[in-house]
Amino acid sequence: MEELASKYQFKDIEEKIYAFWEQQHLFSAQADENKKSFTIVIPPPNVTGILHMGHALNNTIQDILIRYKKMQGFNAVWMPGCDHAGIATQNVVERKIAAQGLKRQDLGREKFLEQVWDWKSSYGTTINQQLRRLGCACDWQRERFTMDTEYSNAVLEVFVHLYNKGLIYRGHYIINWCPRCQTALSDEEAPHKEVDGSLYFIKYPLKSSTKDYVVVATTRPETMLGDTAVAVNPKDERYSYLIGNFVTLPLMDREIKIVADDFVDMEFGTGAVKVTPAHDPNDYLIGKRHNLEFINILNPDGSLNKNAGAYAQMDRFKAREAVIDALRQKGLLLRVLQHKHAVGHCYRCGTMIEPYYSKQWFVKMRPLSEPAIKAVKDGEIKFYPKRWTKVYLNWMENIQDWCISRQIWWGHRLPVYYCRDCLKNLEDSNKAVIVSKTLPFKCPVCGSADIYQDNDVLDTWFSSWLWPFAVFGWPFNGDESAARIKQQDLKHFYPTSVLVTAQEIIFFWVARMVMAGFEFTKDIPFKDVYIHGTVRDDTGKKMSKSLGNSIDPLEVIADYGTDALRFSLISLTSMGQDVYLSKDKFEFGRNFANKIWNAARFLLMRLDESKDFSNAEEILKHKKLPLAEAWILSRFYSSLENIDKALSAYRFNEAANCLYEFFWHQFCDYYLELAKTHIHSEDIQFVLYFVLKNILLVLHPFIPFLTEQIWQKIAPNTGSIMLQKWPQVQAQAINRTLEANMGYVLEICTKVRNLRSESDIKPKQKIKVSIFVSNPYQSKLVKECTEYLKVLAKIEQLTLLNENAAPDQLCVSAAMPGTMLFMHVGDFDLKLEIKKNAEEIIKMNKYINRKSALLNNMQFVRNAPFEVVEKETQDCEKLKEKLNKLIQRQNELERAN
RNA sequence: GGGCGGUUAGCUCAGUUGGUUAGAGCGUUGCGUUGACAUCGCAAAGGUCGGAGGUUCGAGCCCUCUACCGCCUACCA
Repeated sequence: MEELASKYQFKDIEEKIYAFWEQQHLFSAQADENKKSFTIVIPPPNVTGILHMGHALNNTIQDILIRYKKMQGFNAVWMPGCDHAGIATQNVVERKIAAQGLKRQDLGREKFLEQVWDWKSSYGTTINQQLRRLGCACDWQRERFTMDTEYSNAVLEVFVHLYNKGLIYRGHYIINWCPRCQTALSDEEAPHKEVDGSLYFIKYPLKSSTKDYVVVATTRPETMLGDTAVAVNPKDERYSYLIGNFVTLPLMDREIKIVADDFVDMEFGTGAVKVTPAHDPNDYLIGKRHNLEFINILNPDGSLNKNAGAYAQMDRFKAREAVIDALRQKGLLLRVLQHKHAVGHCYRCGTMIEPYYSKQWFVKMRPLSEPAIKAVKDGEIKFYPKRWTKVYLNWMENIQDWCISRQIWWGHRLPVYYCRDCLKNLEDSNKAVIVSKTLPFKCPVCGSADIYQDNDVLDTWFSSWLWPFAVFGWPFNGDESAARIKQQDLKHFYPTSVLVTAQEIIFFWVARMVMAGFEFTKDIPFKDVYIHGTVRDDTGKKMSKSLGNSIDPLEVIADYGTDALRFSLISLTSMGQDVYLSKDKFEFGRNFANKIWNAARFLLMRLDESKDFSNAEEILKHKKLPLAEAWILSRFYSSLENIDKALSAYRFNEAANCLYEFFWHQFCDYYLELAKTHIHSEDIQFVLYFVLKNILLVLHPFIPFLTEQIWQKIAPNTGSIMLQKWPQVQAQAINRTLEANMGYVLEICTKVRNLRSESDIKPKQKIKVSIFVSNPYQSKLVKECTEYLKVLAKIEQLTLLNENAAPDQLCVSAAMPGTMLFMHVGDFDLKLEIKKNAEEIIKMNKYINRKSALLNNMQFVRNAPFEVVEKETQDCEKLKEKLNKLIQRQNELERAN
């Protein structure tokens, strides 16, 4: 056989194997009515994205599922693709042209978009290459992009549909405005962050008096320039006499009314609130209720506009200082308190957002949410772990309308047109709106051809929420035969099986997909939602590029190998818990991969090449196997059973740990060592081959590259490991008694080694051992164990004596109840033996006392299930026998001493 | 303010319906290697499961309260 390196060399090999898979089209699937489908759509990474640990975890999980299901015979497909990521991508390209001193406005819309597309085609899909490095079995021939013509068509279709249904509307509202990106954002895109601010108390002089004033408290004093009222609670007796009166707005010398509104909290601040309807969501509502003037004081870039009088053109934060200075000089600033409060920040650039009154497009969400709530409540869609159900429902049940228009260029432009003539002639500008998938020739109202398209584009998530069905070509316009194939695809692969994603996009994406699924396909988009944890650094901070605490998966792949990265990640991820990473944790996976490599290497050297192993399974089925062989097969199948169970419940770490335990500690540590003593026996050869082959199959979804590589060596001419069948649990091969007994033997083995270690007896030095049993009922069991021990004796350099040759031999308590293990006394120091024995007696006494107390507790005996009581009683008896033996032995030893 | 998660060996974490000598990996200590693997083997030491109370014959696992850490959510200016 060929010489293999003693260390697993993963470099270069992984890429070659991936190329082989791709060339063989092993990742692709076609609709086939005779097969059961298993579908995953990838959470489309941003085109600007580069692979980070979150992706690595997310995609490893998906890949495991896809490979597992494929081997199980499902028609499995994993749909890959990228999201155009409107704001994020635009920002990247803006930064790029800024290096040449250009702004997007300098280029104009068309030229700028050309640049974005150029950027996209040269760098945009880097992440797809990186997913290949991760081993992802994506069906790349089905790759989609949210700005593809076909996909864009779906987006427009959806907009028109919802508009016609009355679920999309345009209106003036307070929205979240990012002054840096200069666009509106949805509520989800402006997460609140706690900031240290100040609460300023400002005097607003009463119009009616030169001395009297009302004090208001605010965290954003510059907004006072746009104040159009002061509000107090109608129940607040302190202010009731002022309601309906006027104050003079300082710095602006504007008279503004004092109104009464229930919203005002009497306890907070002074109980009087300045009202800025155009720059605060609550004030907006107060403004509406009291018919106040809406004064916008901000430019889109966050500087103040001409409505701010002397402060026009000043940046908002500069203006804040200037306003405070001016107030202080006028003696109108009463005091300033430190104040922590939560402020929205742009999720793309981190800039503090401004509530901003403007005309935007919205989706009415309430009607869409109803079936989405029902589906989750009825269990049609299940979350793993369950607790996310509540989070989802809570958001869904309190859903707000969704602001979908963005004032950027990169994205799906709204299919909204305006007739200039109608805008001029009609009072209601909404009547001049034409919503159409294509540019209308003429205005349906007045027939004018003077028509222009809305400049805004749609929120990125307005395309992402269609992903699970739009990737299959929905709504099937265009070429008829192509459409038919796509329809078949959708029918076969949709609803998808499981969505694997992170917690932070439940609202952005998961919830909205459910709504879109029902609205446009009348069906759920997926059955299960698996929410994995967030990847954090070892201090608990979320890993992110901006914090500089991220570990680059590609670097880990370079240093440890992809398989190591994947296996380590998966082992660390228990259901939905966050993953704390540091680089050294990847040694775990690397060591395991190396162990697999070396075990395989050993077997490749020792398996008889002249044998035909191809039907090992059949041969073994009909054989009465020696105990150790039967044991390892039993262990294999019971492990497989647990792995299947774990995988079907999305308990990936459990599956991984099962594999690790079986492969390393059962197969390598024990079975291989036992097998070495009879390595040329036919039975053992077949068993070794069989276990290696099958464990490779089970390892494959987790450790795809290494398993493929070994597979090609041990089963040449069978094609890729990806094409093999997942092993079936053979229930008849599982023998729990056998496993338990072998467990005792292995514990006895540990005891022997322990004694050797403590008495400094070299592993190669022969010692004599006998098994002694006091309880005749146990003798059959012991006899069996002696059989095991004979195998063990070979590797442990033991000489087994007759079972009752007890006297002058060292006694050790063994795992099996009622069983004693003796070693020949000549091998040991007598004092050590006495000490050892004494320790054992103490321990035994402790156990017995505990058990006796339990059994003397009548309430236990009365209330506990019969089996439990029975078991405890037996255990106690056995312990007592053992103790007696120990005491007897101790007496003998002491006499001899 | 509301909600959620965590608190188990020196470190990082498992622990599936409560059953009675609580597990793993890393680290530590001792021993070991002329051929599968030092990215290795063998053995050992080390937790009473954040704190308090409760339910139960029995609780790391259920309930209540509490402390600390983290996350999400919210219109207190």
